[in-house]
Amino acid sequence: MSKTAVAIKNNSHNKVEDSHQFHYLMWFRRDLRVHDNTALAAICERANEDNAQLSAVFFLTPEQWQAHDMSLTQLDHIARTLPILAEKLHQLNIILTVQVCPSFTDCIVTLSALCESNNISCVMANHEYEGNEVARDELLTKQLANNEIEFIRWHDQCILPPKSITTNDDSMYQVFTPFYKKWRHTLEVSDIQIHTALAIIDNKQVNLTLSEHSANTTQDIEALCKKTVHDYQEYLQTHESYQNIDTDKQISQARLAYPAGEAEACHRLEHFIADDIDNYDVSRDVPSLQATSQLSTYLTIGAISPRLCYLQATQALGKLRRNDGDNFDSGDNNDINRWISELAWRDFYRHVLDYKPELIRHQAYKYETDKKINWSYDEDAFAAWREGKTGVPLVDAAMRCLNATGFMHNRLRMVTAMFLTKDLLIDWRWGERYFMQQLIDGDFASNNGGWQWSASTGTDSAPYFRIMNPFSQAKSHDTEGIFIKTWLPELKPIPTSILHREDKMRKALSKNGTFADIDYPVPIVEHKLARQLVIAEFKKE
DNA sequence: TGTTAATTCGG
DNA sequence: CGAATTAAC
Repeated sequence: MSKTAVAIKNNSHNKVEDSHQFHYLMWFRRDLRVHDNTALAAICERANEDNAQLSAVFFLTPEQWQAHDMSLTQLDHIARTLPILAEKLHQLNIILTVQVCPSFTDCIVTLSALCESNNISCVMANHEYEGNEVARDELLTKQLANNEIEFIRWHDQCILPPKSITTNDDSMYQVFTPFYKKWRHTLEVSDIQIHTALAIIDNKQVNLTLSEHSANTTQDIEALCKKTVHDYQEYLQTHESYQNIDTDKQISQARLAYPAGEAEACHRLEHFIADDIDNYDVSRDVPSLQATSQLSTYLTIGAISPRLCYLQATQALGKLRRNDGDNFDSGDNNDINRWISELAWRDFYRHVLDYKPELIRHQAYKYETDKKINWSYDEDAFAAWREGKTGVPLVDAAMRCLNATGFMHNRLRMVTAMFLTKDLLIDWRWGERYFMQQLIDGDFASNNGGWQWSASTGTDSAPYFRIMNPFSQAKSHDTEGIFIKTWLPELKPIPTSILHREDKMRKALSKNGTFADIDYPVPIVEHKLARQLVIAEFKKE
């Protein structure tokens, strides 16, 4: 392999006396798994070929998390995953070192120092596509190259990497549907492989030089992670966005709902495809059914491979086709295809981010909307939305669910986002930020894409006049009011014939109304009027 | 992966 | 008052 040749050359340049034993480093970031981890499989293969040692490292970066509004539930999920990853790597004879490096600058310094003191000649990692991450990796590439250390990155986060799906004139698709067609076609004619990491045969398991803020046994990693989560929780409790949140409860809910580890994630995937995907096309829109795969939590931190998701889905599709003989129609299973298209949305928004890095600097994709739209910055209205006190049952139930559990159903993300941006006319960036602060599956590309879709400022976003009415959304997707009444038990006495009607709710909750005794606010905006205002705002000039 | 307004019909 | 239909935002 040509890369090996480079390593030998580089290394012999450095220290001839050590050249009999190379030392390589796998740097884990948002890819906390062993199975089908592109960079890990590659570096294991090369380490075995070169008879090299292989170490692994992960950095805990609290300052970076603060800057990126990482949620407590997601950090806790990462913290629960790391000891499991360490165990998995141990089975491959690889030691994982977890080290605190508050900022990305610290990561660069520490990684360079680690390479130097451990005589590491090659570092591998999987690509990250967000601005700061890209900048960090580019700086590091230069710095390591100065010391003749290789830094090789692999595309791993997407099923098909950014820039690989383009229009005929080689540009990025602006609309999802044609992107999706090309994406499906490309996948059908290409051979997607799962990368298996092989154990390092002759690894001496030399420990990396440790600082006092690092750990490399499962027990020590667990303790370090626990302390890090605790410190982050302390920091967040001083934060305005968390004033209304019981963080202890949120964490324990998230732990119950999302046990950590790649085995758990793979088990969920298999179970979902085998038993739960039937009727997905319809039931995925009903929040009370929990009919979605909920794999986003694992995909975001890389506890499961998106390619594995795609392959298992297409295998199920293939089985259906075979069992069905010559009936072509039912081979086109709507449920499985719909779920695959959700995987494609995930790729799409990552490709969009790679194409427009300015998104990371809070710019609207359609930047004319930044000039034109007079977004509101009404703190009180925003607080009502955040805390689930808008008087709009579906919106409030969804927000209280998010605050309590760190998760919100996808349709409800659209409903609450539309309500914030179209009914309250509040800047979508406020909502985007709050979602990142609370969601266990918070992910910059998907979250930004979703918010700009709702705000009608993004690629292929909802047209400005397509505005959801949260009462009719409740009627069609929470017909019996089950979800609403789960999170707003005070509304249990109200029949759905009133619950799903704004005018009737206003009347029933007002002074002399039928349900005047219920402690629940009257809607803070009148949807019909708000709709007219926001349409006028988009139409102006 | 939308909703409203205008209109008509029926209870 | 609600259901059904359809153009327009």
